[in-house]
Amino acid sequence: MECDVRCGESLMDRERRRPGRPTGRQHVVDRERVLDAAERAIAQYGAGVSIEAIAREAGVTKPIVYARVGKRTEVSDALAQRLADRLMEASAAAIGARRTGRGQLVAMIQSSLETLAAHRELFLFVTGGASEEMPQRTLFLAGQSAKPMADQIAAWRKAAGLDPSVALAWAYGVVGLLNMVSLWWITESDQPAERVAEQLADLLWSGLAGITPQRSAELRPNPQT
Amino acid sequence: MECDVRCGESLMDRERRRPGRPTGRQHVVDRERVLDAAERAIAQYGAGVSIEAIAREAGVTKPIVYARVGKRTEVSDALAQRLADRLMEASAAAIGARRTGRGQLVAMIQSSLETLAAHRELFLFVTGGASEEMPQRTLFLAGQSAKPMADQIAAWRKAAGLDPSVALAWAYGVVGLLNMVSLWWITESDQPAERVAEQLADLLWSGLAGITPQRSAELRPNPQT
DNA sequence: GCAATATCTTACTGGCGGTAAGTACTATGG
DNA sequence: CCATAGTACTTACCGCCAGTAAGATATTGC
Repeated sequence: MECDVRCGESLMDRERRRPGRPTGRQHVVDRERVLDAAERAIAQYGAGVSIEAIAREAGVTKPIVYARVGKRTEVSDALAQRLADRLMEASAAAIGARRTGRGQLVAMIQSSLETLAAHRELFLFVTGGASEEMPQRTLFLAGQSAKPMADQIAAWRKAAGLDPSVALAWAYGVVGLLNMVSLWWITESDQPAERVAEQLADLLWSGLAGITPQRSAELRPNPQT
Repeated sequence: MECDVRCGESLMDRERRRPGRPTGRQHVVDRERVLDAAERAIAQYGAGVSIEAIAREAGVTKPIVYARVGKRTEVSDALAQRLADRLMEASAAAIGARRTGRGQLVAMIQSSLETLAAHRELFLFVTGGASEEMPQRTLFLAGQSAKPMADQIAAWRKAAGLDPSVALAWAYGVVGLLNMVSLWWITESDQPAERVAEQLADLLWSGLAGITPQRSAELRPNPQT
């Protein structure tokens, strides 16, 4: 039958297609596999990938992508979730042994930079998505990282006897700062991540007032790109 | 002649169309008018406006938009330039009399928030633009504000006897922070701009270390949105 | 074996960005 | 005064892609 041929083509060789009345079985290509494929396709073709390319990469056709995940923005949201998780995970691991607040901050920033650089196109796909509903989407995405961070900040502030109501604004601010600096660093800076992380930590930890000793001064100054 | 009718339709009533060999005259609808129309169309239809809608608003047809300004990204860039100018202007005006560094910072932040809120959809159009080449575009746009700011920061730091090489990273960070917080504030916060500006100034001026007296503590704490 | 049902694909629609070719009009040269 | 050259603008089109509807195919229950 010709299906043998077509199945081989479209589903690659990962276990013959299994249509027909279900026995409670999972889909041949489930949501996670589609998202995996989406990541690969994005890495390969850039942030402007077509849905069809994603489907091809998954070894299925477009409607399957819509059935498993949804429209483009929903693909983007799902991948944003993955990316946020990876950022959290990487940060947690990097912070690890660090003791001082500032040391933790540097570790967090540096791991964020490196994680985003490692998933450059994914980062661009997720942040550069689609028009029109961008406000909701960007905020939702940023909130993914910002809300946990706000809790953390509020806790610290409370423990220090300071007003915790600044937490949310600060958290969104830090997320935005990291976003933009990551974009800049990935695209046109060639300084090592550690150095940029130190610089940002100077800003975030000690502030613009700049009355505290500058740790970045310990590093050899470099011309900017 | 039927042209009388068509001219009236397409060019509205702003001075009959003037085709034919030019006598050095300007275009009937010049670049600035197209950009004005683009702003109006964006304000009306949101960040997802079609080029055709912009053309209609200008009283011309699509190719004219392409002839005067260029493709969608170029429209976006031109409007970004306008917005950046307005931000600068508003900041300069707001800073005005302020004396202290921190006071200037608060004024700058607050005026940015208010300016962006006043041009909400334009802000979203400019930042939410198009896919694929987003990196270059976002950075170009951010750089518009970040580079002058970097010069300022470098000057301040040098004057204070501190390492100025942090300037670029800091500037992009501050721009990103303002971007994100503006988006958040415009979309889902109902706190007054002044309060948010104070909070951010706390972060940027004194840093996360939080060992300096907190001015925001002087304001009555509110539940976050 | 036959019907019911889940699964995947082919094939299509609508809309938009961008462009090429055509039309209407004015000034200048003979 | 007429033809020609040259410009301003429009109509009409192409290609592309997101999203969907209808059709084909295989598997299970009875």
